[in-house]
Amino acid sequence: MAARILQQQDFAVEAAVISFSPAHRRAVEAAQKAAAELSIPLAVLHCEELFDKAVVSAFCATYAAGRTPNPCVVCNPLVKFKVLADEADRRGIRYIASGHYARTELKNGVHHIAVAASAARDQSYMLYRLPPEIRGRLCLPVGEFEKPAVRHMAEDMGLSCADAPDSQEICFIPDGDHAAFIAARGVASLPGRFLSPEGRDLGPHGGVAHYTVGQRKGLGIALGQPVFVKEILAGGDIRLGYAGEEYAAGVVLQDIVTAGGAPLATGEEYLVKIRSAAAPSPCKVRVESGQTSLLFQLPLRAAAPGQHAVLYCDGLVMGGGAIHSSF
RNA sequence: UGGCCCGUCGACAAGUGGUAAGUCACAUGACUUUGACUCAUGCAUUCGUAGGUUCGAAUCCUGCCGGGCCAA
Repeated sequence: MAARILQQQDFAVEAAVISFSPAHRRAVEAAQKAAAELSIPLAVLHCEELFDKAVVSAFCATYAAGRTPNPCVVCNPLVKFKVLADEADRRGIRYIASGHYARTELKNGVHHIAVAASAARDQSYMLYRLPPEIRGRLCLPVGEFEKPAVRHMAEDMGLSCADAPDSQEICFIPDGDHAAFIAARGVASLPGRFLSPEGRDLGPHGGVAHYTVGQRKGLGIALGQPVFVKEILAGGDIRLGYAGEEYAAGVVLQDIVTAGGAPLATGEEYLVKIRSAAAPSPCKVRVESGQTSLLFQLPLRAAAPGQHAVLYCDGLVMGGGAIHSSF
C-alpha cells in the first residue's frame, strides 16, 4: 500500500523485500505478489547473516541474562533500514519508504520521527533509534492515514494485501515460544527460584528466559491472588509481587540517543512511552553522576530492563534509551 | 493404645438433607511488528473409600484408609 500511495504521488517506485531469516519466506512471497499486482520491480535482499548476528543473537543473550529484549527496536536501525539505505545508495535512489504507521517532520533543522495520524496504530516507538541520515530520507506514507482507510484503499484497488493479517509476534519466532527458541539455539538461561512477595522460597523456576517483569501468566504459582514478576535478580532468582507492586516510579537509562544529538539534561520534561502500545506519560529527566534517569509523574507498569523508553514532545520523537533498571 | 478433630477441581475454599459458589493456577481465543498487561470462553455428573438411612446425601449413621492434635 505504501508503494501504491507513492506511485499516485508520482514517485518512481522500486521495491525491495528483506529476507531476514528462514521464518520470513511467506512474507517474501506476499511482497512478491503485491509487487506483481502493482507492476513494480521487486528485489529480494538477503541479510540473514547480519540479522542473526545483530538481532537474534542479542535477543537470546539478553533473555538468558534475565533482561527483556526488544528485537524490533534493534533491527530497524541496525538491519532493516540500513540494508534498505545501502540498496538505495547502490541504485542512486534518494528516498526510502516503508509501511510503518509513523510520520516524519522537519523541525529546527532536525528530522524527527513523528507519531502516526492514527494514534492507536502508532509505530514511532519502534523507529526511535533510526539515525539522522536515515530519518532525513524517510517516507512513511501510510502514517498519514487511519488503518481502516488504508485497508479500504487496498480493497478498492483489488490488492491481495487488503485482507492480510497485520498482527504478528516476534517475526523470527512464528510460534511465539521464545523460550523454546532460545533453548533450541543452545543458549542456557539462568536458573533460579521464585521468591514470594514476603520473601518465601516457592521453588525453582524454569529458567530466567521464560519470564519478564510484569508477567503474570505462566508462572504456575497459586497464592490465591494474582502475582506478577516484580524483579529478576542478578543471581537468577525471581521476586514476585502482588497486583500493583510491579509499577515503577522511574527508570535509569542506557544507550541513549536523541533526535538532535544533544544529551538529555536534568529538568527536561517529556512524554514517555515504555512500550509501543502505550499512552505517552509525563516524565522528567535527571542526570546525576553520569547516570541519566527518568522520573515518571505517574508510576508506570512493568518497566522491564532491556525494554526501551522513548521520549516525545508535541508528537515528535525526541530520543530515548534502553531501560537499565527501574526504581 | 485411648480421646478429639479433619479429608470437596492442581492449590485455597463455600456448602450442615434438595440435586457442587468463588479465588488462584491452567487451557484456548481476542488484542499486539518486542516482552508483558488486559479481555472472553473453558475447566469436579462429583465431594477419601465401602456400605446404610432417606423420595432425595458432600451434607445423617457405621466400617476402613489417610492427615492432625491431646493423653499416657
